[in-house]
Amino acid sequence: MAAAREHFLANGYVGANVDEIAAAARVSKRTVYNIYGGKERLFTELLTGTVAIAEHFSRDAATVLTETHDAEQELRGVAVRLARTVVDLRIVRLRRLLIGEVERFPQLAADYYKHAPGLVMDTLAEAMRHFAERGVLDVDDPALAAEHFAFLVMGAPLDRALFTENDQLPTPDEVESKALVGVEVFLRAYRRVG
Amino acid sequence: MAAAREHFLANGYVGANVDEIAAAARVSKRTVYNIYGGKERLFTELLTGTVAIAEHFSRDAATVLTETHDAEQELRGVAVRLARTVVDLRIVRLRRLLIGEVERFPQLAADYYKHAPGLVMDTLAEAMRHFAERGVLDVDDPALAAEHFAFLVMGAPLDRALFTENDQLPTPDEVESKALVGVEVFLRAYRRVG
DNA sequence: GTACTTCTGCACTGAAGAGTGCAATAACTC
DNA sequence: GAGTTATTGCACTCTTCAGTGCAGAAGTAC
Repeated sequence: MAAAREHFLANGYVGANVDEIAAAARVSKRTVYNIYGGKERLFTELLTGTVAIAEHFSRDAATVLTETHDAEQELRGVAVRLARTVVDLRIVRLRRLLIGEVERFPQLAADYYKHAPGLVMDTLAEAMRHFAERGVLDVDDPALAAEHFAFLVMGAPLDRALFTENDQLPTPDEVESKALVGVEVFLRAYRRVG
Repeated sequence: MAAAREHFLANGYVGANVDEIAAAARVSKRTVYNIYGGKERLFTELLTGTVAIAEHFSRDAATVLTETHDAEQELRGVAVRLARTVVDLRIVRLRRLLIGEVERFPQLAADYYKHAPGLVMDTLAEAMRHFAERGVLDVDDPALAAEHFAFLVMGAPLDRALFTENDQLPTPDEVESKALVGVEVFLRAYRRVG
């Protein structure tokens, strides 16, 4: 239910109001209860579904073509996609909601973390391993290199966006250009020399 | 009021309950209203004070002795202090609360971000500038180098901690050792060569 | 059409919880 | 002690809100 998403994202679990959600969905409150059984079930089912969407999003963003001829250019491409993802308002608000409800719904936050950022990290780690094998990068620990790549590229805006009002988020362009600088720093540290 | 802090941190603004806060503080609810005037004022005054504490915390964590003989060792020291800060439960919970309430209290989140992480970044940027002047590091943009340092050192645990149940946070030791690896990566990218 | 299921409107309950009024009490000041 | 101020207990109002019951309307199947 898209109406529920908006209300939960805006007001949190306790602050959201089932009457308003039903009204926004132009459905009777009774129907909401017939279908979902209660506020908590509505919340968890909604979030589970939304996490699945975020998972697809992450899969797209983190895809790395490891067989490309120009690994460095490929990394720049991933960086740009990650940069755009990280200031996507839908993602930012989902993250805020899950973080705010960690103590009430720890399982939801854990699922999200495993399936969305976790997927990005796994994909990147796999790419790091490939590039190391091909002699492009000098990587000991692919998982750690993936973290370094990801946080050089999007760490600062990722963190900042969580604390920033929706209408003052950085623009994708700003984040992209910082992300590309991040890639260069990553390559300075990890490029195979000699 | 320490009792209010615990309740707001655990339940969020809407979820916290003034009767319970008063009871926990062993004070009558009437006194709470006499002193603070209302739930919202209690919340904002509490958070403002807590942000000030976080600011001191950040100041300590990010202090860099720029005149030391061994800049690299100094950076490792800062990294360890930042690593400890980032998984400090008080800080993590404060961040979660502010993030969860961004849409309701954007000003509080903005103040926190400016005074705590912002202070860390400013301090680090200043240090980067010094080390660049002394020819230790090769830094174009001190602020950006500071971001890269900070997120290489603590980016991953900073993000992860937000989504992790309180009793499953990474231990300071784990974070410290990752932080030290992060410093080495930073130095590989930024160390002045030749 | 008829039978069956689903949805709706709406009134309702019950509980939680913010905030108030006030008289009694305690604590502090001198 | 007298006077002043802060604190308390408690009953109370008012609002919000999750969740229910039910009878009727609307849709679906055949």
